[in-house]
This record gives sequence, structure tokens and C-alpha cells, in this order.
Amino acid sequence: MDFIDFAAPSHLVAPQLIGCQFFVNNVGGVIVEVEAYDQAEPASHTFSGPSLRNAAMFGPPGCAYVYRSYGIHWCLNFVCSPADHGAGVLIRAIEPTAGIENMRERRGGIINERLLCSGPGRVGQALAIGPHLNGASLAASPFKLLPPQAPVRWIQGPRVGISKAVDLPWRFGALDSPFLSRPFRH
DNA sequence: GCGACGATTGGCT
DNA sequence: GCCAATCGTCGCC
Repeated sequence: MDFIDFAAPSHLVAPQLIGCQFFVNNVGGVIVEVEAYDQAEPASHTFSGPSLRNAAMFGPPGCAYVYRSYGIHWCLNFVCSPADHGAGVLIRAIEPTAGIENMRERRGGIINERLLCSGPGRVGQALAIGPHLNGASLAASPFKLLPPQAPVRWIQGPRVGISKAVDLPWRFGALDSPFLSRPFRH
């Protein structure tokens, strides 16, 4: 995973992740949608400084930050920027390519491949993300992150489901991918 | 100590 | 399109 400099600002790392292959225990696929977050911006979990929950985001870059969303879902971020900066990239959607049967079972027998990993909560469930992975290095097992196999066309727009800093266009996605959690306006 | 509110999803009208 | 599910975190009394 040294083909990406995770010590860079999250909004510069985010588009580089589009098209990358990502696996947890060899289950996963192509990253098609992400969002960047930064301590300087009020929609981020790190806006109010370090806490027990967001500690991993203030740790070394290139690690995972896992949090519970709405008391129900586990969501995965890649920590960015120098340690103590409090920034990261939320993985919002993946095009499934490996371990599809495994993902189907975890997702409750869902048949439509488009619905397996199209949303941060769905990615967490399909890849079996949990608190045991919070703070773990993306360079080691069970993670595997590989560069894009082909040139990537990406698009950016407003982030989803937030009420602050709504004008920041920090959601990034693969152009016209059918596996996005929702389409981009263009 | 208490209460409001999510970086969401799935089911129902 | 609307709303319940579900619970940890954080702000405020």
C-alpha cells in the first residue's frame, strides 16, 4: 500500500483510493466511493479534538478507524495526514469482486450484487468490519490494498448524511459506477 | 446525570 | 417519500 501517501491531507488521498482494490481476509473488491473528513471542518468526528472514540484518527496514518453508526452499523475509515491531525477517508461503496458468496451470507442472503457494498454500513457488514479492527494497520493482515488495475475517472460532490459543512465537495466516486450508494449530479 | 442526535439502512405507505 | 430501529457519544444542566 506504499503507492499511496496516507500522510497527505484526506481530500487529496480520497480520490487516489477510487479504483483501488481492497480486501479483508481476501473478501472485497474495487473501491468506488469515499468521503474525506478533517479536524478543521465541523462534519468530522475529530472536530472537537481527541476522544476515546476517535483516538485512531489521531494515530498514525495508514491505519483503520472503525466507528458505530446510529447504534447499528460499523463503518470503516482510512486514517490520513500526519499523526495528531485527526483526518481520514470513509469507505462508502465497493464493487464486489472476491468472496461474493461470503458477503451474501453476511448481508442476509441479499441477491442483488449492487446492494452488497453500496453504502458505508453495508461495506462494514459485507467485509465483517468490527471494533477489533479499530487502529489496525492497512499494510498488514487481514487487510490488502492494491493499486488500480486501469486508469480511473472520478467525480466529486457534496457529502451524504451530514448537516454541517454541507458545501464541501468531499465525496468522491468512480464515474457512472452502478455500485455507488447514490448517483452524482453531473 | 440526562437527553438529543447522528458520516445509515430497510421496510412500508 | 417517510419512519422506526438502536445505542454510544457529547453537550449541557
